[in-house]
Amino acid sequence: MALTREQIVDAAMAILRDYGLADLSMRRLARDLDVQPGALYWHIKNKQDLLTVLAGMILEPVGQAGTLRGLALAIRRALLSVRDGAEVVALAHALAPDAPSPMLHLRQLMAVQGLSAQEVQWAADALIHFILGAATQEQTRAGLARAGLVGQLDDGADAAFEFGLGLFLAGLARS
Amino acid sequence: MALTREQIVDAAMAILRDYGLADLSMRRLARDLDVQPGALYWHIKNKQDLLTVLAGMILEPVGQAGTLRGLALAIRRALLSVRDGAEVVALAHALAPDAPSPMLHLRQLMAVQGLSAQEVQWAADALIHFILGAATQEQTRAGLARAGLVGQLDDGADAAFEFGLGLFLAGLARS
DNA sequence: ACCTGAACACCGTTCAAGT
DNA sequence: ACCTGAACACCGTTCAAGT
Repeated sequence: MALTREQIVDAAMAILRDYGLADLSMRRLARDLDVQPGALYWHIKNKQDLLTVLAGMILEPVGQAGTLRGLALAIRRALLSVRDGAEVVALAHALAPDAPSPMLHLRQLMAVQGLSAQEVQWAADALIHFILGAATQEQTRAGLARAGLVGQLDDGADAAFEFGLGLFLAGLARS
Repeated sequence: MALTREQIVDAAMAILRDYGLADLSMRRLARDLDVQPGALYWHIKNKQDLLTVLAGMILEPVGQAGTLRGLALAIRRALLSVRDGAEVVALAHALAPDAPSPMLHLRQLMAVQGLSAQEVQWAADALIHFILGAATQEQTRAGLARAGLVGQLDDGADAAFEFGLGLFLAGLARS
């Protein structure tokens, strides 16, 4: 029966989960779906587009949160739940910074203090850079550990994130 | 006369400056040097190694700084001075987080407050995530603007960085 | 010691032609 | 409408063989 866009997206997510971003090529994806590479382009515009969809799916379980701290932790959890999730979301965020809804939610929660719209934007961007950077670092190290290129995967990642987040929130509270 | 490691590194930096990371392939590099691709591997281990050397060169002009704020601004300036500089340094930093000397310098300046060594490490990491994330976003947007995929390159980038850095430093001061 | 030639195992994307 | 076959223009890396 006919190939669907949903099948493609699901197969892509499966490769990401099980083998990581390096193995997620259009040709590999076509092979897994028993289809020629060109067939994919009838259903999706290009690889970048596909990655944007995956980024949205990765962030889906984030949901609402009452506090900035809670939202930041939820975003991090979502990123870490899929192999190379942080990198995929970072790519999508670079191309369309406003598309992922949790980013907008972040700005809403930020607006409580007496900040201008401009400053809210800047503060949200700063927090996102921290979250994406921290999660990317964790997953990169996990990848290196898998490849045996680096020793122990530092177990204090949760504490490191809490601390950095605390610094940021303390700075916000002072303003 | 014989190809040297220095020639390779210089040619690679020239491609990076003039055309960006996407154009910096081993084959393109070999073409520019009038040499077969395989010849490069007599002088350098692999592409990752080459990028690490370039990252070091990009950060070279940073130098010493008396204040955390000054150092952060100097690092950002160095990253922005080479096309895709932030991405190259981020790649190198992911593989060897302690190698680039400004990162160590950052930890030194951080140690002023009453933080434990562990906390200094965490705070330095958080600041680096912010710096790399902010600079990467700027350069990604510049790339998209060059490709005509996005409109005006937001001119408030300096102010945005300044604001985010201020938040972070305020958080540090409170601790 | 240093490099060429040639290969291996890949990429993303397009598009005429088929059904 | 949807897919195949085949091509275009690339990748990073290795390695026998040459000089």
